[in-house]
Amino acid sequence: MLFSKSFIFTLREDPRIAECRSHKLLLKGSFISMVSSGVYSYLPLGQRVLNNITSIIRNRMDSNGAQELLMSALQPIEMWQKTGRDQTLDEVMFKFKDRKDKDVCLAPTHEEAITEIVRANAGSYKKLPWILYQIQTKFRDEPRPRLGLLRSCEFIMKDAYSFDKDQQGLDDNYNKMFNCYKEIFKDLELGIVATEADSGAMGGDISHEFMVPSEIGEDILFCCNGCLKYFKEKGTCVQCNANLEEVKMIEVGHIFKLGTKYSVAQDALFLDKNGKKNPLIMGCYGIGVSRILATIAEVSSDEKGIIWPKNVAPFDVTLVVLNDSLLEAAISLRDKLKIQGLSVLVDDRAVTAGVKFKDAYLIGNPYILIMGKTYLENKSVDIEIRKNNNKFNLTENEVLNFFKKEYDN
RNA sequence: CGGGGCGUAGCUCAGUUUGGCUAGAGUGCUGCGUUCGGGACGCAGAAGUCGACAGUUCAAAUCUGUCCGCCCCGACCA
Repeated sequence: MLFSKSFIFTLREDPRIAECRSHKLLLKGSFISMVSSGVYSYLPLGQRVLNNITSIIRNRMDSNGAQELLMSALQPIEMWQKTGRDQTLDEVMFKFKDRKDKDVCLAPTHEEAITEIVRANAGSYKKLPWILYQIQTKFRDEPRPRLGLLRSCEFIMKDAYSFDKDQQGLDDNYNKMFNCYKEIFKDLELGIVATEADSGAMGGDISHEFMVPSEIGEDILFCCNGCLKYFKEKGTCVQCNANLEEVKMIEVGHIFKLGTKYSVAQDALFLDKNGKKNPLIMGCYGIGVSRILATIAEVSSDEKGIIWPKNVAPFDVTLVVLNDSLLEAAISLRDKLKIQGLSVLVDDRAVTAGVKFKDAYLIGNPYILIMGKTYLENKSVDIEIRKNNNKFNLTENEVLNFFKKEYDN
């Protein structure tokens, strides 16, 4: 991608409407644009990051045997009456009437919808278990949307739902998803804390939350000064008796053992070995995809801009071209990197060097290559690593070898 | 929904207290020229429903009222 032709419009100053770091940086770097409070569009840079996040999630979910589907956002309210959640979730639902005067809503979550689908297709225990998942937009009429993408009215979520014939099956799937989440957050390079949590309006007995420590988090955990374990309640550490310190956390994932709440309410039954009807035993497993985008920008950034992890960055490399006569050489290097599977943003704009460096830091691709003086002198390229500011001077071949090693696995 | 703050050019803001020339600056954008390894400079140019509506006045960005929108704190948060 040539920067001069791209739909990237960075701002020089912090947008006034943004208070927290992620919101500021995402707007400033033109990753997102605001439509209204709690509603955002994703611009090309933001969409590239989202695509990377969702592909990490897809890979891990698929390799754990989950099957992706897509459900409707528009739903008849009757679907919600069976479980009574038309009442309990009334305040956050966007509800309206269609032209036939029928009550409908924009789905704030999809347990009812998935249960309806499975009800219509469940038959024999022989096909079980299933883990079905969706990556799509959900709608909640938040009383106070805030912090940009961290609490918005329209947001992207990955939700998975497991269906089992017995408790043992649920326990196995729950553990499988728990481990799957650890893999996902490792791929995303997000340091997470997993804790047992309340199930809230979801129902069911056991649940775990996946949280990222951050000053702007809306949840609170207590961290032990001694063994660094996290606890839900304040008390002295049961492990080492040391003091606990309050830490704010951003919730990025939540998994639940739902049991039969939905399957009983909606008649989602299967036939067991003896030909007897039983309610399916369910679990559900959510990850806030757009919230993760913001969380990474929040916790992996500095005064200069965002520092995207390798797997998530909009491009692998920003190639800063500091002399018009080098554009051809830059394109040729870009093509060689492309063959190695790397994506490159070539900054070919007719602006001064300082502007290009500032934007490279702001946009936050993990590697910055600089072609200028040294290339004219001896065909060497400077490379700067965004996350630790390390700088080297390399020949073109060394650059290619460097990236071969960096992206080996 | 309670408390606080804000709304003037794409973006960041001045001007509002004390009403008064054709509504300003910086930045961004367009053109020309000089610069060219860390947000350079000169000249020329385009860009505004001063959030909206109503009122007071000879005169309103400025005063009054109502409404709308945005941000923060609280309540709420699968």
